[in-house]
Amino acid sequence: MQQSILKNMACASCPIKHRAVCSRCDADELALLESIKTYKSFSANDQILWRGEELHYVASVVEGVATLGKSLEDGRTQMVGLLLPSDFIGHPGRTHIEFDVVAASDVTLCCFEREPFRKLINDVPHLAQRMVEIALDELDAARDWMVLLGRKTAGEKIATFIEMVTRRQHLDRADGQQTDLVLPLLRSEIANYLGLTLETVSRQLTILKSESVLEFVDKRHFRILDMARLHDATGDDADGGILA
Amino acid sequence: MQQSILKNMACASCPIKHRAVCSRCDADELALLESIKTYKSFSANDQILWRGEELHYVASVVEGVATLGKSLEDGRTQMVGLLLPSDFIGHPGRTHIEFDVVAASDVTLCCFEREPFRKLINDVPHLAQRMVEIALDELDAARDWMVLLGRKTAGEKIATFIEMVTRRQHLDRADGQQTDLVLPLLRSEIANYLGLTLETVSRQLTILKSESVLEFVDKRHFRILDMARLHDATGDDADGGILA
DNA sequence: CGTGGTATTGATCCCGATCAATCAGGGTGG
DNA sequence: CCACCCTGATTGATCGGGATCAATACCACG
Repeated sequence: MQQSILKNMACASCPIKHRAVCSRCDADELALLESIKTYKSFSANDQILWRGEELHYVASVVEGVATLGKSLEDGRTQMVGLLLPSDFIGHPGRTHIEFDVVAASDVTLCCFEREPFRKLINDVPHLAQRMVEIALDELDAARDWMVLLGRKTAGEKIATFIEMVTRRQHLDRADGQQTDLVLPLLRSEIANYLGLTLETVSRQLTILKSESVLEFVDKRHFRILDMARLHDATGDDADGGILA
Repeated sequence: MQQSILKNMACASCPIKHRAVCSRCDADELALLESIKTYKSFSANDQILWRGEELHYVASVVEGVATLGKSLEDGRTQMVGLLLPSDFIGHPGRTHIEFDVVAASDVTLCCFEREPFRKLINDVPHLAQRMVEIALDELDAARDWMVLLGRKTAGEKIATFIEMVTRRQHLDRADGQQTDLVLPLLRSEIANYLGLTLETVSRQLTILKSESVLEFVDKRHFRILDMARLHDATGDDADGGILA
């Protein structure tokens, strides 16, 4: 794991301060958090945490994309979460991590020592409140993904994934400007996320291209040509995704 | 929905007081909770909440089994949670529920008015702490289930389900006494939980019987004959389930 | 150029879905 | 008591979507 520790950035200039676990905290509370925080950065494909490893830190993703996965005895793997900026990693009350965490791109984390962080949750209501929200939001997202994994066809899975990527990238840029969208994952990683094989992912993307729902400028960059037909292909009902 | 409101039971004699959302609260804090709590009971097959419905209450399951599910436009459904005594229902910060909640047996809920409960989370650290734990535990469980839905074979899914039912029923009886175990769900509901059809569930159970891994005394009651072979059939590695 | 990692496309296979028939148990009413 | 039906479970026959195995294309490196 090639990990480097950065000089601490001030919370005031943090790019995720509005959505991260600390977003409700006032200046005094932030000061408490700053005393137990460290930035760590990882290169693409670094393993950030191994399943079963002792957990000294919990963290927020500041920049980059990481994946949360689990594997069966014989090597089959399933991704169970895609960690984007402001997402939270770890379980303050657990001494060991249950999942593998891997950097899908270069990643910067804001890490808090686990044990002091656990105590802060008890003492700082603003932290506990936000933590509850984050955990419950993640839980709803995980449950939506269970519907996808258990019941959707390959075509619906891909359409749902593309729609999700599109939505999250639109949220990020406040100006709503239309630029090319980027797939944050390789075909094999998308397959892993969707419970498919990479061949099936490739075939389904080809179908969406041939139906002029989207087009690729290269392997990783694409544009949506027909948002309505994309949504129809997800299998969700009209307002299902928007409420989520 | 045939729902009846019971006279309030005292928290002191509550069967789930050690694991429910209130388990960390002291007497004063319980008094606050009691002022916003009501018991409601439902008969088997009652719909407790409809997806999209306005959410006036959050609740703990006191007795019985409920299911949490979601369905796609064309009627396919996927169960995304099995709610057993002490499990929590609802999202204090959301005005609407995302899922269908159905009573799988006769069910008693301990309901808290949502808005006052949300405020209590901010004021009562013991409540927020426990809420964080419950949400994160549920999240881990949901992620384990994603592995099952995405990657396990039908045989592994059934074995995992049986193992889970067995474990949870052993936890309940502290004496560890060996009596017949009971399937909390119909074949069709098991199928819905596992992302299978009821025919496949039936066939896989027949296989486990023919291999003398378990035996049925009637359609709902069974005994494990070979716990080790059952676990081997789950596809999990040796200690995966025990840590969880 | 060649080489290694990634993606596409093709051919075939198999697990689980689907369609369908039968069975088992348990009320209910004659 | 039996005939009837109703719901849930089992078992059988067939089908098809996606996995698997395999070949080829692409492209950024040296």
